[in-house]
Amino acid sequence: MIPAGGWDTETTGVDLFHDCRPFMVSRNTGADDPLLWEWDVDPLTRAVEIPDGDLAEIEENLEECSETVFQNAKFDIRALVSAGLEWKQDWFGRVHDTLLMGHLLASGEPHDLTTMALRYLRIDIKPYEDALQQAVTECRRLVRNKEFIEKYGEWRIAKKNDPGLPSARGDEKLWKWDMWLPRAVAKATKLSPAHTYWTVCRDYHLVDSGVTLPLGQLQIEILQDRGLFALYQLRRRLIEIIYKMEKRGVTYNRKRLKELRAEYVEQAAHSEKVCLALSGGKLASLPKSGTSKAMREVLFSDFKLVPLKYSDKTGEPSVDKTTLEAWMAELPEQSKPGVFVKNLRGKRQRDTAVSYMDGYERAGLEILQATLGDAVRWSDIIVLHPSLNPTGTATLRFSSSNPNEQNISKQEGFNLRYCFGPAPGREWWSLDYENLELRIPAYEAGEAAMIELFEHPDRGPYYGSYHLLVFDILHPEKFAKYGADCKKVFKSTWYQWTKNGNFAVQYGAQEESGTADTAYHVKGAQHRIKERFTAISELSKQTIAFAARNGYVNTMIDREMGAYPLQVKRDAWGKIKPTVPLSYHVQGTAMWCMCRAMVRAQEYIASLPNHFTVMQVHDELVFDFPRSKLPGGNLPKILKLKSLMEESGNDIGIPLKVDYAYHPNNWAKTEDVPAVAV
DNA sequence: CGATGTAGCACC
DNA sequence: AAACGGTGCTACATCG
Repeated sequence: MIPAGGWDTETTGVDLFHDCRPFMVSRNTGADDPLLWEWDVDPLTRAVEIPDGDLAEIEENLEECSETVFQNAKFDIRALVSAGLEWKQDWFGRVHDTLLMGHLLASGEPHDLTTMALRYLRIDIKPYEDALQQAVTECRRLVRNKEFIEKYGEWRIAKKNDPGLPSARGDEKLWKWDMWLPRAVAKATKLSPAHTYWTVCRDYHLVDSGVTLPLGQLQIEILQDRGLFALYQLRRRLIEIIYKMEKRGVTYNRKRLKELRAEYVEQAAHSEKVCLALSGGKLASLPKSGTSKAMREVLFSDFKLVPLKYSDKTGEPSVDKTTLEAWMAELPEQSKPGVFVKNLRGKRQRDTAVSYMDGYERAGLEILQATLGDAVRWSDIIVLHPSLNPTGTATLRFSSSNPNEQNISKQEGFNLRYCFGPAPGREWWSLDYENLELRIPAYEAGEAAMIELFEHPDRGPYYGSYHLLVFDILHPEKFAKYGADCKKVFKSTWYQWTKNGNFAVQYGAQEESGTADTAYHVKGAQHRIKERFTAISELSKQTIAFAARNGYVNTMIDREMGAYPLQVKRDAWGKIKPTVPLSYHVQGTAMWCMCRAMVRAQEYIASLPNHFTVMQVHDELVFDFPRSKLPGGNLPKILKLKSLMEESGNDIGIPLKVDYAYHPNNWAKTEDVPAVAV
């Protein structure tokens, strides 16, 4: 028998870089009784008390396993390390992950252990979870009792605004953070040994870890049967990569953030004042988000603005950014409604930026000397450890949370990337695929005009710009007059609208719906564009037909590993939405390329001390390197990474191009690489 | 008071 | 019937 282990941990929450720690660990061999380590949690501090020798014992057991199976390995490894365990580099190669396998086998279905155990093993572990939830909820109520507090003190159960638990939000299912509680209650109140509070968490935990191993073994077999194992082997490598990205984290400058925050707060307050004055006393304040009744009254009754769309759910007229921007384009700038709308839009943007910054401050940690191997502690350099989930979407995109690193604003005037950047002694480089999701269907379908564009970015009149090409189709007179300057001349009008429409089309807008035409501000625009790009239209048709027959689409075939199947969601009538198949196919293929790139990049930078990948924003990777002695001196490494990323194109037979940017100062600012470096 | 849903905004 | 793909976070409204 292979010495294998199904492993699982329970923790006091997800913030393992902050105050959360594991309090229960188990190894299941499939044959003997499971090994369990269960530790007391101090109810006043949430600190976990680990007896001497336990970690060493766990390490021995991990060492003994030639293969390990986890559900979301990255999390459990981080939990163990946060407790003080020394995770050995070569253990990564032994790790299997039922979460990754679950996504590969059924991308569109839930991948939680309960669902998968039922589906693959016909084992229902839900009752154990329900029993635990009930016990924890009871205990959370109990320890908040006045009498209980008088007798046992104020217990630190999970709630929002606890600085050590920045990811604990009001809407979160916080009972999951207090699974240690029933046993702590049993202990403190000296319940009889037969009471379920002693064991309810352990029972739940043991069925969890009990199914992990057989589930993993079965999934491996199915992957092999379906010819998907090579894909899985590549995806497995992401575990170590993401683990290391998260560990290193993302640095920002607190001073810059605070300056920017103060500026936005002031501007938002000013905008609010302007709006209140224009409301003629009808508004006492502006809602911080959404639209109040009073505000709708002002906009639609007093200003007589025309609604452009209505909420699907409530039927109320929308006052969202598309609507505000459309109004702004129509209204005279000096008019009452014009000024109101502009200030409302500006206030909302600044409120959003401020709320993001508050989120960063809540999650941010001061860098300890050990983190950067430097003798200084910089109080202004803060590090975030956003979580990346490679199975977080129905395609192959990652999701990111706590905080989200993938939605950091880069808009003019709201560029929060200005706050982010390298710590002293470091420098950032970002590498992004050029037009990744346009290139894929263009080359796959053989769309000649687009291929020509991508092959010759130096040639006029479009200079590689797809938006300009479409602009010319829609506005030939303007383009004839201004050429590439249309980008500037019609920056916030026709050119911006062309971009908006292009994105709508790229993401699957159907001609019949008129969605793209609205975005383009040109009637019949999508039809005219379609007539020019018939090859992609044909590819879309084929992809829809395939999805209708099979219920999934494939990513483009990787020469070595095959294609990743992506289940296509269905509408309420069980039919394929026509907007989905090509979108998934392209998005999935793009992200398969990124996955390949991350693996190759990691293989390379692993040999370079203190070089890190720190962010992935779908088609962009950000690297954090030691600052070179000569400005730009790291360029050769970056060129190597660029070619490694472009190699993904060879895997699928499409030429890909990667651009790079040098950020010695901050993420918003790209600096020229001095010629001497080249 | 907590849970749930909605609107709105940020990213690609 | 609907027709723009994939996300996360905050504030607000509503309901039990």
